[in-house]
Amino acid sequence: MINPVKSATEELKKLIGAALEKIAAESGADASALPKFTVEIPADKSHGDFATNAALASAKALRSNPRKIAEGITANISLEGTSFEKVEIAGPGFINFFLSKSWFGNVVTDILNESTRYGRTDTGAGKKILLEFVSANPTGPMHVGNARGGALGDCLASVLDYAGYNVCREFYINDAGNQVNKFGKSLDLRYMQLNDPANAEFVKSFGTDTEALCHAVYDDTERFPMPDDVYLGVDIITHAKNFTDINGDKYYSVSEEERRAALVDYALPINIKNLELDLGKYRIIYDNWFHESTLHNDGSVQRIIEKLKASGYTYEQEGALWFRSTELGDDKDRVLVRANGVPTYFVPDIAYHYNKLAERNFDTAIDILGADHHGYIPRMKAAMKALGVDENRLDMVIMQMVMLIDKDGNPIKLSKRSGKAITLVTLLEDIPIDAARFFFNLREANSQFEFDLDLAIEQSSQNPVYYVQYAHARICSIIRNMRGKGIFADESKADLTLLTAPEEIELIRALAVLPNTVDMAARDYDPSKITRYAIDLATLFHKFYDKCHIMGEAEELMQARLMLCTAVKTVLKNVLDMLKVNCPDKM
RNA sequence: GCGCCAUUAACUCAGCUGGAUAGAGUAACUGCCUUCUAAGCAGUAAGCCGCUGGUUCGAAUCCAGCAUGGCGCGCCA
Repeated sequence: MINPVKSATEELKKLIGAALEKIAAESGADASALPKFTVEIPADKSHGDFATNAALASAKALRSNPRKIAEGITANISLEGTSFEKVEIAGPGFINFFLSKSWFGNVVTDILNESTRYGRTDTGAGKKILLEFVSANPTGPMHVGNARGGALGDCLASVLDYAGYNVCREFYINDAGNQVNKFGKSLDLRYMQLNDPANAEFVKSFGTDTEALCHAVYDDTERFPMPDDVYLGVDIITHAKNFTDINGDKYYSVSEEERRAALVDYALPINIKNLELDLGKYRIIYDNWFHESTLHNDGSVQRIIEKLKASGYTYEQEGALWFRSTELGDDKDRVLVRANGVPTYFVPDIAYHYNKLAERNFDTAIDILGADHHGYIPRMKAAMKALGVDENRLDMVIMQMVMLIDKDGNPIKLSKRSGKAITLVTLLEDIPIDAARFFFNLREANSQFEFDLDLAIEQSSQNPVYYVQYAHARICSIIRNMRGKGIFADESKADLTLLTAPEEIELIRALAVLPNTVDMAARDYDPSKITRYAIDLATLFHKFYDKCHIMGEAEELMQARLMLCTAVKTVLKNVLDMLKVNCPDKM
């Protein structure tokens, strides 16, 4: 794995560390008492390619002033044979290092050699991560929040993969419990309405136009009243109608229990299939779809209750079984089994996480959660602790809500009752997939963002994603034009030391930083660092393009710039691949 | 009331986990297409980094308190 910045940083740390030890020894100070120092890339380019605060940080331990220490350090460092060609002391005692020309040239050749592998690191060391995201309820269509969660989760999985982790993308299907009961009840009510003899004429008047009928039923709350505790969406009516088309009214007179079961057995698999299809259109392919029902069927839920009881962290009160989570860092105790004997949702969830970490042995499990579920973190960690699983192996990424606003800045209500809820599907009909995936990863998960839906649709052509794609298309165009004139890449004729224009140096620096950026994005579970990297790189390329010509330059320079362009093209491609965003050759 | 998260340019956001003169993109204004894609580039203007203290060589960054906003605090999921 090639990481030019990391190699240079480590090289520098060794040089500085050795010099410091020498100074400490000479002055009789204790070398082990020296504090840690940092090596970083300064914001201001005039401060060199790398800077260290070693002299400032060690001032106390060495009982000397920083500038003097800095002089000592530089006097004890020989740059010969290193990646650096110049060192200087600046400000209160910073030491600035300047990379040699050959280092920049090597970055370009390294990238061309590494090709599609460039950007990958081995930081994760193959550790197994289970990343669960979206996990929308299969009782209805996905909404805008799922669009963000999907883009975030899928790109995070890619980032972790690039950082050397072994990632499994998983969708947890809540196909059991109260949600499903409510789903059955909703379907049942609609089925009964549609098959009520009193409504026969009305239903018949729509003929085969199911969609019109469903909307008419939806709007006619007088004729088709619905209680509060059921799903009201049109999709429920559509299921009931389609079920009726297949089975007629033969379930009209059977027991409610039998009818509900039949309706759920019919509609739930369809919904699950649709989730898979819709997410697939969004370029999200899961490695595994985990059914909650399996945890009930194979006894896991019951076993978890026994395990928790055995842990000693449970007690009974008012007929219910409680989890003493307060003692494990939660702010209150939680009910595990209700007085009526039915476990709360919490128990299968514990069983699920236990399954991930203790039974399937993932090193780490990551959940992407909506901010409204943040209170769930301490209780799940508490449960893992009680079960003897290291709670640090469970990580939660909190994703703030997406607030849709209209042109006037008024929030668009996502009420299901209004029937105007914006689904993931309709959103993706309006916004190109590339733009949506990129857009939703422009900001950190934990920043809530409002977005103007009208603007997102209207301005899709000025979305940053096009800016990045344009850079790639431009490079492809250059290469095409050169080929058209019979000019081909020939590395043996290139002289990379000619790449000295500020635009070229900046561009190479940005190329070099990709593996570090991947590591940081993985460390912070933050794919937005990658989208911003892509934008930064595109910016630097556009600047380079404006300033530096390729065709028409002397052979050695032309070939060197062509290599640089190819390296940029490679990196843009790798980065957009990571985000699963298209990378067009022409725009 | 308690907890979590936020607060940086007119707007949307970065700021590499404590470093040097706080940065981008939008929007506004001004330039640049007879040579590789103007979906581009260059420039101008715009800041009490929410407020007040503390920690130290050094704070947008760490700590405490306060203010404002969002979200949670069910034998719902």
